[in-house]
Amino acid sequence: MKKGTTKERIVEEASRLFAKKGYEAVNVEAIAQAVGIKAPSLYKHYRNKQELFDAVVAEMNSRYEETMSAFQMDGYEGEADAPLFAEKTEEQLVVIGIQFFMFFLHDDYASNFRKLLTIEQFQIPRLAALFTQQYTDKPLAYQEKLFTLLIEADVLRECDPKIMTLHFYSPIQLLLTLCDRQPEREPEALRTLEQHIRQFYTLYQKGTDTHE
Amino acid sequence: MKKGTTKERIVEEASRLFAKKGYEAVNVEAIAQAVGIKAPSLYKHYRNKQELFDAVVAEMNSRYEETMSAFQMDGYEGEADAPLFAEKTEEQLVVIGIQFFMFFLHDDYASNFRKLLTIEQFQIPRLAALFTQQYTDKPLAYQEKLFTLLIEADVLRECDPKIMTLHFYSPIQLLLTLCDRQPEREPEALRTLEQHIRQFYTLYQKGTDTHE
DNA sequence: GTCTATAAGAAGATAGAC
DNA sequence: GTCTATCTTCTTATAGAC
Repeated sequence: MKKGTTKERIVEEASRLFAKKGYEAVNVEAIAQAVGIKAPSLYKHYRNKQELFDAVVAEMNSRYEETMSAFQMDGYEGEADAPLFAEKTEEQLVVIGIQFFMFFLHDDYASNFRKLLTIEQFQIPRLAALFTQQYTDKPLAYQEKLFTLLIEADVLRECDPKIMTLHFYSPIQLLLTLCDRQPEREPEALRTLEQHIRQFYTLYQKGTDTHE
Repeated sequence: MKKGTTKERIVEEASRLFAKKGYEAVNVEAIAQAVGIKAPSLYKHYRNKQELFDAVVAEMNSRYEETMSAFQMDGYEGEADAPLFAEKTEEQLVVIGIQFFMFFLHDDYASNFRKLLTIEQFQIPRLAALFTQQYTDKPLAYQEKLFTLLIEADVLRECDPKIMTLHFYSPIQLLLTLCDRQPEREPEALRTLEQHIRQFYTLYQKGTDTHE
């Protein structure tokens, strides 16, 4: 017996399996076996496979939101951090970018949630919306606030902060999904990530400006 | 009866279904029904479901490569186009970016191939590698050649062309996958796409340069 | 709450007539 | 090459003992 109640362990193992193989390819017996019980016992905790799947999505989303809160990426206003960035902005961006990248790549729940949404996004419209919200809209909204502050603080050049944010975030997302697919390319992705952030900063830093 | 041999029609309908629902969720009867035959008849054309799936992937990849050839994005060297870009580079980039985007978003085979690889990438290592090759490595390699020429032609600033290419391409990929998930956001994505390319050009254009 | 036994149905695949 | 009939296996889910 491992830690947690059986019901918790079921969600945990189901999360791993659904994220790896998708809803259809996972059978209830495999989940039960991973937990160490027989399939019929599982029906004492969840009425059916679909309800278990819904519980998995709810649990993953809940954990993901907690994580985002820890990263201050949910409703974060960001005013407090701006002064920190006035100096050494480039190094700060590199550190933040790599930390963000490494955490989301290697955290089990974040990784499984991302894979599950990737696999099932075209099946269930609700998951498509959830995917966009959690992996596009929210991160972009958070970063945009930060960059807007850095523009106001004259650290970054004046331009559309929404696009600036897209330029910062989308390469990170591309590299993250690359590593999800092919973990063996992580070292290369990390090097590219750092180069990306440094070149991003060079392009967007204030002072050595263009007009336009 | 629609056009094409039965065998061709089977791959065609199977492509649509596999791309929409994934391998496991599609049953052979559904494919047969879409073609207008009974399931057992299908086994006269393909030995089993897996062989049909392999044929679908092969066919999609083949068509995709033809498409890329048409876009001169496979082994394209690009020397011929560089002069065109010396003038009106920004507008050219916008037109090319939007054309590329619209084609790959709406072309049935390109769209289905992308969705299929997205759904099945974690199941079959070969598909993961194929996904990266077709939707990351190849487009980046193609664009990098073009941008390298534009740097040499003093149209774009001197910097790492690999990262410059990543900055151009990754927002396009993000917006493309966004529209795959939520087609209703296409108008917004198109506006963002154009803004992205214009801001990309502003950042990278030569002349109004920084030192670094 | 867990088990064994089992129902009920779905899905892949084959046999053989036409 | 397409059909109907059928086989076999897998899978979800339930019944009921412990």
